[in-house]
Amino acid sequence: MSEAKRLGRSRTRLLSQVATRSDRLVNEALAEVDARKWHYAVLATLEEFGPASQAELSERTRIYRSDLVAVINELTARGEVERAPDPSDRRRNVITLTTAGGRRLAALDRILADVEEQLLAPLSPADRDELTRLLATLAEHHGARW
Amino acid sequence: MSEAKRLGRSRTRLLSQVATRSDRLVNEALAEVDARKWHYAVLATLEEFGPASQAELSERTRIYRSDLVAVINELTARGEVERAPDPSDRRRNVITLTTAGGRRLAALDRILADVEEQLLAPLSPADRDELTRLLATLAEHHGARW
DNA sequence: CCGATTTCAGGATCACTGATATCT
DNA sequence: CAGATATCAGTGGTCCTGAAATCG
Repeated sequence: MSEAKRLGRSRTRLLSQVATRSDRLVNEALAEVDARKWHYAVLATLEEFGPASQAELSERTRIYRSDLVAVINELTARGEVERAPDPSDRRRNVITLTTAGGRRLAALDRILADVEEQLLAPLSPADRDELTRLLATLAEHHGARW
Repeated sequence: MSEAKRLGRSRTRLLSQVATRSDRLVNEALAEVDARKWHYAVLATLEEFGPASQAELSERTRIYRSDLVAVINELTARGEVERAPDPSDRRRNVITLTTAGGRRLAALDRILADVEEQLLAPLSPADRDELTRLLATLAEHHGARW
């Protein structure tokens, strides 16, 4: 036995430990190519749902509207997305994925696949599926109703 | 379907979402009684392993040595732990759980049990065991070797 | 002199709040 | 006017680094 009886059995603590480790792996891997996980979240969401306002992006990525501003700034500076005023509602900006952004997304996808492999290394394929299912259940349950 | 194909299947992302939700529940519940999760970690570790130096506590709780100072300050101010110089090695402080600290720990234990119940609400008992096993496997694998 | 321990100062990222200006 | 949107400023917790002071 290598863990405490109280703390070692706390699911909230296990969750936080594993998530911290996971975040660290993700951040380090992305930092090597000068990216952050929020960049990935925005690029992936744009590819899946198409151009969107910042409010929509904030809801889909769960990045706070206030933090999203800086992320979009960084991505536009790299030419990976474009920010243009929406002609039909001039309060909105429309954020669009560029072709460079699409290429970037593909590169980040490969990096993150490697990270997941590292993270899940001790688990069998069946265990990985099981973990995904359990986490998805929890995310769904808590994500819908706040 | 309520989640994205890419982001919705990323285990690192699911993990981070669920952990964020879990941390939020923990922090809110503890804030109601004016506590923080680090308070709990220190109190529980002291009860399990007995009096310890700050370096030992830092390793056991995974709270950084620099952050631990403030946590011990807060706990001593409440009378839940005592900090005294170690007579056998005067570089060290010996941190000891007080009886008030023991009572406090019991109260926090009940609160955290409620939080875990909320967090794991959508899972069957078998699923909860399975989740605990998978997370413990990952924590063990990544915790041992850094 | 080297190493361990505690402490302080600070950085980076993240989750979150509040306020403001602009537009519908 | 109410409500939505984008932006900016700032808080607090967490994870982490570096350095100083003290002691073995």
